[in-house]
Amino acid sequence: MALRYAVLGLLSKAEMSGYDLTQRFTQEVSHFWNAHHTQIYRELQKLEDEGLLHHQVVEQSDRPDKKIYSLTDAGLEALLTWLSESPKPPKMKNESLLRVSLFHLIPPERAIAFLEESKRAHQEIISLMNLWKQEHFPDDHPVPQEIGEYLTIEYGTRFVQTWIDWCEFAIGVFSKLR
Amino acid sequence: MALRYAVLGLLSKAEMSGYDLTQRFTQEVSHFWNAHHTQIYRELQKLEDEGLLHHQVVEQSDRPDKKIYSLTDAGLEALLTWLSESPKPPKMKNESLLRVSLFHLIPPERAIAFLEESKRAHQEIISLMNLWKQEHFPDDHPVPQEIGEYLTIEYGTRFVQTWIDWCEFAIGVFSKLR
DNA sequence: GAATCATATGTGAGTTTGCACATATGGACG
DNA sequence: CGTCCATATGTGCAAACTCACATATGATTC
Repeated sequence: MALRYAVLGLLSKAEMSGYDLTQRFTQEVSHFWNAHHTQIYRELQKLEDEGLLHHQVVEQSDRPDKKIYSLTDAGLEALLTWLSESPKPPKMKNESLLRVSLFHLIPPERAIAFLEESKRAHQEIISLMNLWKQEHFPDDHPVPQEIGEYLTIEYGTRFVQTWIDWCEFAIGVFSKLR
Repeated sequence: MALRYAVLGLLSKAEMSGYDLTQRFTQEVSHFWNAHHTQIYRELQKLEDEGLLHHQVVEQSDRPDKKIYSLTDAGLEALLTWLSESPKPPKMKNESLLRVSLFHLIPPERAIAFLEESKRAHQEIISLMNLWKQEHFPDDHPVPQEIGEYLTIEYGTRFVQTWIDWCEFAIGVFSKLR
């Protein structure tokens, strides 16, 4: 039920195509939401059927034509209504932690290797996030219209850094066991 | 596809009923996985059909009878195989951050109220987690068999604390705007 | 000239998940 | 005696999601 509001939310900032939305979901927005492109196209169809969106076809010469979607008044209203509701408690699904919870089943060396690899991967992610931050907020100071992006990317980096720090902690715990 | 391994994982530590599993999912395991009880009962059925589990009915006089599930050899093998595979990158779904990304649409007072409430709720959660920690690891030192639980609860508290700290940061940003 | 890539939009089929509802036992509480 | 609570296990249906596959355009690359 929340994907629709992620879509409406992105479209409230700028009208765009399903392809553009897919890019956003795999890039800027990926640290708090994700969706497969097939799901996005179906959701756009549904939202248009409900009158929350409409689209216009843009013909392109060098690329395939595209459909640019934008919010209707009803769409903006639905988004604002949802924003005023209280959020449900989040439902965690962390496959890495699920594996960690079973680390008593494998030798410490394997556990350490897993953690080292995870740490390395997240260090790469945080580098990319920091680059994005510097590009978009070079003065570390958002304009009011971009405050949401500023705060969510800030949370994103803190979240990843917490994981990296915890990996080091966990590696330390296993190292003492060996 | 990962719920099955969460179930097999819990059963690898101790045999138990679907009801017991449901309790675990809403308590100890809730900081990294969740599942509705209807989903658990269906998964148990499926895993048994595949020969990864079997059960025995335990008759009780003061309560309804129950089915105690335990791993078969094939079940343990499947779990170990999965543990040796590399994890897929996590797919984030954070409804609170989705709302935050749209905070330019609401007045700063409402944004601050949202963040204050979220912070308060997470402070309650972290209190409960710390109590649990003190009960299970009073010396802050796990036995090898419990290292997974020790590390995951440690991550859980760090994760929640990161959210609380970020809430304070975000409240500060909005306060300057007002 | 062929193969590949980025752009662009989808369908069909299956799996996973969530929600409402159903059923049953025995203890506790008023 | 009735109601509620914790225990215990499910079904039916709908929504959300994933994966494989399908199609088309024009630019780039070999």
